[in-house]
Amino acid sequence: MVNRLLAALSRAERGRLLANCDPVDLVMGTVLSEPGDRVDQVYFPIDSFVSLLIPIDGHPHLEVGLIGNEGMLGVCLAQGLDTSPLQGLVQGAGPAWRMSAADLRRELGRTPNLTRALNRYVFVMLNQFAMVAACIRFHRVEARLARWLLMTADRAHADQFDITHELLSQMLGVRRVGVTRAAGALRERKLIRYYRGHVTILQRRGLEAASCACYGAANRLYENVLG
Amino acid sequence: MVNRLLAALSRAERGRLLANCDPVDLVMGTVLSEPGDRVDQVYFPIDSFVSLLIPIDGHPHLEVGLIGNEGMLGVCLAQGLDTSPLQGLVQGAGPAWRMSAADLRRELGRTPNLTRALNRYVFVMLNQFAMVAACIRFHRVEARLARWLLMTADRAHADQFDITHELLSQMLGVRRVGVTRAAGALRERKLIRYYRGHVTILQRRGLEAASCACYGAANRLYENVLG
DNA sequence: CGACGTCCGTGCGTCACCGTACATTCAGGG
DNA sequence: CCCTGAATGTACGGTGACGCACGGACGTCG
Repeated sequence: MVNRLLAALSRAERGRLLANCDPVDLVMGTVLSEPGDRVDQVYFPIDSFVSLLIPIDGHPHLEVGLIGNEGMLGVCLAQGLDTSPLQGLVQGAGPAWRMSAADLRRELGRTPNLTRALNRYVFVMLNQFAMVAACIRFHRVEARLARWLLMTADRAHADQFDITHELLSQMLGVRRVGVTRAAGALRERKLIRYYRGHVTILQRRGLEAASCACYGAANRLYENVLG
Repeated sequence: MVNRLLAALSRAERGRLLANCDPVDLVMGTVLSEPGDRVDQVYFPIDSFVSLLIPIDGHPHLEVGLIGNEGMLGVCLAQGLDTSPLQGLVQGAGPAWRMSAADLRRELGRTPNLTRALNRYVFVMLNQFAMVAACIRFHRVEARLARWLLMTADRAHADQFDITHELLSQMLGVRRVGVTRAAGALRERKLIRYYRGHVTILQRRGLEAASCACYGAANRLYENVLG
């Protein structure tokens, strides 16, 4: 499995880009970009994934996006900006390609297909963000939790992964206790299992039914625009 | 006052673009783009402004963005897509420039500065959306209402404009009664006045104090990136 | 001038989630 | 083997917003 943004390029283009990339292993919990800091590196996740968090008042950060092998961390560079108000936090450990900001800028100049792919990806993020806003507003914690677990499993390419209630509560913008309640309800229904920071999805279908329509909507958006 | 995206271009570039534009008067309540429909026209508001709404379940649409003379409706075209899942609704009547999708695509090809400006504008929207998500989640109705009134007044270039509680409730994603309560509180404090669909801002400073920090944050973002 | 529709105000019971506090269970290290 | 800290579970009062219903004020139009 490779990064799908890169996979969309021609063999020659991809080769040239990868020649400028370093293979890195992202470590869970690492902060790859801090709000307001210069973006010096971009990352193309392969089997890893990264949360986009927005700081808000005193609250721990709220997740507004998730970047897996369908995307890239650092799109602001493609838009001509070298800082972003969002934080990039490694949620799933694993391999990724890393490229310097300078290299990316140079390659953007001579690889129209890369620009095109990133533009389409930004479109997806834009609409994803809008959807997340509505989802956060109208959907119950349990449904949002189910969606988060599904989207994360998709990006981890596995039906189990590491995440604590505490971290989940920050992602979803609710209390830790709220996550415990919701997760307990999903476990009661035999949809998931978890134990001390490790979650396993038992019934994908059931979990999809328990999640809000945003999960399907997001997937359709990805397929239509990037597929 | 002219559209600021166009104002950022050189005189020659702007002239060429405007030659392809029609001056139109946007009428309050008009739906300029429906989710999923082809985007045939883009709009550069001058004294008008347009709400970006996202449909969500059965609920009336929720506002995720506001486009005034600092932006353009139809950015998806600049990203290579010809449809968008968002609805564009005229919130403030007034003049705007209209351009056909085909013309825009052609001009994008030969006006790098336009592409640059739109890319930066998309960056602003992206972060605006993220902020809105957090704002909707964490801030009280009264503060969000104050922010909405301020941002709208800015885009209307006036301290009064037409809006009913009913419409506001849809923008903010709350009950009509919730708006009545919040607006009543602001009126009690002599910050605003309203009567049958017409709102007047009495004390700008006080309203800013009553609004959430998102108002200031949004303005700073605009200034830093587009200013 | 009467009828109707729009717009705004109020009241009431309900509910999801909040803030806080405390208990329990388990893993790993000294 | 105990101690500590992380992870999870439970309890309780508080609250902001919800859904619904109703009432009143005002403008418009026949």
